[in-house]
Amino acid sequence: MVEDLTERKQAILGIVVREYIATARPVGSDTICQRYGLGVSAATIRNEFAELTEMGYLMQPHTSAGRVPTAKGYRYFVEKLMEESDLPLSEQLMIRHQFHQISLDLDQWMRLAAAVLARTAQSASLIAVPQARQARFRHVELISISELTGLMILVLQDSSVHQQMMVFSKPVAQEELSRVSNKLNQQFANFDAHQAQAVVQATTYTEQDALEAEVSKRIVELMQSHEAQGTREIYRDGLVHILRQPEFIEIERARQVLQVLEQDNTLQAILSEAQVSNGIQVIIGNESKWAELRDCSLVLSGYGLPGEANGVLGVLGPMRMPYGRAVSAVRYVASLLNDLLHRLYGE
Amino acid sequence: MVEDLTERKQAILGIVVREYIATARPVGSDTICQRYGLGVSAATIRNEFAELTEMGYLMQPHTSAGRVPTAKGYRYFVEKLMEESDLPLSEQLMIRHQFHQISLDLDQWMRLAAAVLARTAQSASLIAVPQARQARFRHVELISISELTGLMILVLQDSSVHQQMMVFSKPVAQEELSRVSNKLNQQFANFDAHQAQAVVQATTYTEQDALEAEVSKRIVELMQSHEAQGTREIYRDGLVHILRQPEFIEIERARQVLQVLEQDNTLQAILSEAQVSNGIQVIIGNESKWAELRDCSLVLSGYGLPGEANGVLGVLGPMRMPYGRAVSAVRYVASLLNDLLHRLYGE
DNA sequence: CTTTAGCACTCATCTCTATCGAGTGCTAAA
DNA sequence: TTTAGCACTCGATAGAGATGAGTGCTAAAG
Repeated sequence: MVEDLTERKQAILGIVVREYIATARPVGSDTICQRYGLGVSAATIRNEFAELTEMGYLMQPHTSAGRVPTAKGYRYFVEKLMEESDLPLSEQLMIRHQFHQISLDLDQWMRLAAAVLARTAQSASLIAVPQARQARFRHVELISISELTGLMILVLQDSSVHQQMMVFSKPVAQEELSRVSNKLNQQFANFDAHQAQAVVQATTYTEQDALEAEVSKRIVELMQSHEAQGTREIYRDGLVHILRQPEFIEIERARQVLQVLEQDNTLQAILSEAQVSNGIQVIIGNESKWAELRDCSLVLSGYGLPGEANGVLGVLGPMRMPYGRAVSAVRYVASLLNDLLHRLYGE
Repeated sequence: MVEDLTERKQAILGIVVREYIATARPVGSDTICQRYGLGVSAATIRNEFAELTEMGYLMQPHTSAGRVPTAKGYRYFVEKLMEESDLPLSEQLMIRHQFHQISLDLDQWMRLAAAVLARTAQSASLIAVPQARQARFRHVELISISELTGLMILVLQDSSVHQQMMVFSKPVAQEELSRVSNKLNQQFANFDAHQAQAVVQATTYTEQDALEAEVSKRIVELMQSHEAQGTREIYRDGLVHILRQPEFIEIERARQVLQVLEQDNTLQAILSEAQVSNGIQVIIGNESKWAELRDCSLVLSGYGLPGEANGVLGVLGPMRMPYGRAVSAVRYVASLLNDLLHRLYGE
């Protein structure tokens, strides 16, 4: 997919991309000549421009403007030209320090990670919590709230905690709740959603077992919905950065993007489509199948415990995104979360 | 604070406010004459304009433009002129129906409520979860994740569920965890943060009790932080509506507001300042002490179980907000949540 | 004292025009 | 293949009217 370009074309394309990312205005042949001595004249650059435009790497907004990279141009840049550096060590340390200052709470980690990512990449950040592909029962707890209501807390193997209120048809005491939860804890131990469902279907509940039946049903439902796409919680931050980008001065575009960012389900679909199994994935403009993101780029990475609980995180910004920095930021935060998760859940 | 105005001044002010809210453009004397027959000429209206301007209810953007309500004008409108209607019954039913379709889960309720509020009031919505002023212990559960890690789940009297990971310095079995949690459940039963802390301070833990000591400490910490302001989770929705408002075509303003809306802690401060104990509170423009919201209005309402768990919800939009509709929407959603919460937690 | 017609005045907005200049594409020579 | 030269394009910027909505004031009428 990525052809070969002559050395000089590469150099020129690289300059255009970098310059455009930095200044947000079309890059002219003179600019390149003066600011970057390439040893050739502006006319030569223009000839190259013409060819690069022909080949689809560059485009010009109007007949008499400089050149701007196309999605294909950015793609070539990301693939071949971009120098990938790590985040500066000082920054790494600062971030790591922040993580060690907060308590061992997944929710807090996610918030912090989203904030850090947004700040570091100066764009909107997205994080989908790591989640096992298969739900596996670990523990259930029933807590009496009032005579007629109770709280069910379900913990799955991936340490996700699910809670749900229950309304009873007749008064139920805490002892009864404890009895049922104890029983179910043994019955469902380590079961996946299928197994649990099988048990429920195989059991004939008498009228006395109404509570047990209800709780079992709820557990199976929760496990199934946990396995379904579209239920992962998503953390976001840095939406304001979007509005700072000159490509979004026309409010209408900004609104489109913000709309996507605000809607949980679209975002879930986008993130779960990402093929982030191995390392970082960059999605540039129209490469995405979502029309609303035609002007945007995504830098995504998977993280979590391979095979056990996979999460996705990344940043979203205009196509004119500082890819180098974004990639380093995303990679660092992903590896940091990997560390933290491993320390907690890994053996 | 709210003076009396002559009938005619009231009528004129009302027209200006309504017309400006509807059209977003300054209202001229002719417009009023033609569109609303008041039986007087434009010149008379102009005289009244002049006085209303003098009194601070109206202002003009430029010397030769129509009039626009000031914050004081809106205030008068909200206080005296606005006809408060309930939400149309069909809408009420639709909303209620949506709530009954989802499961009994506070998180889901909050999400839905935020979505409904945003859609109904066509503006950004905010919801702070109901939370007891005093944390009161209800239940703790310790679940082994691996040999060296565990999950602590703490349930408080207001049914809030808090989780935290724990890392042990030496392997701990589930039996030991259960033993400790059982003990603490008895020891802390119904205690508030102070009492729990007192117990912890009064106890001398031997080396064998390291786990118990650690867990107790964590519980006290969690309870204290639960009582502190600034830890309430906030649900938001409809941020895009902000960008639809003509007052925010200049991106810079939109960014300021979005910044506030995105930052949890500022928002928490704003919401917790609101005096929403009894009914609806409308904060108009500069009445708010937050400079960033000088151009915005808030319509807030308290909800929850009085004295037990108080939440705040409301909408945020430009000063030029359809107050009538916003108030009805906020009031309806608040009462709906009250119903739901009562049914669950009330006796 | 209040209302109103009349009128001059203000000022944002729109349109038209001219100018500017960055940047191009092409041609012909090196 | 490279480069100097040059005409050309076209967006951006600025100024000049023209427009018109809306005002404030005055003086007369009710």
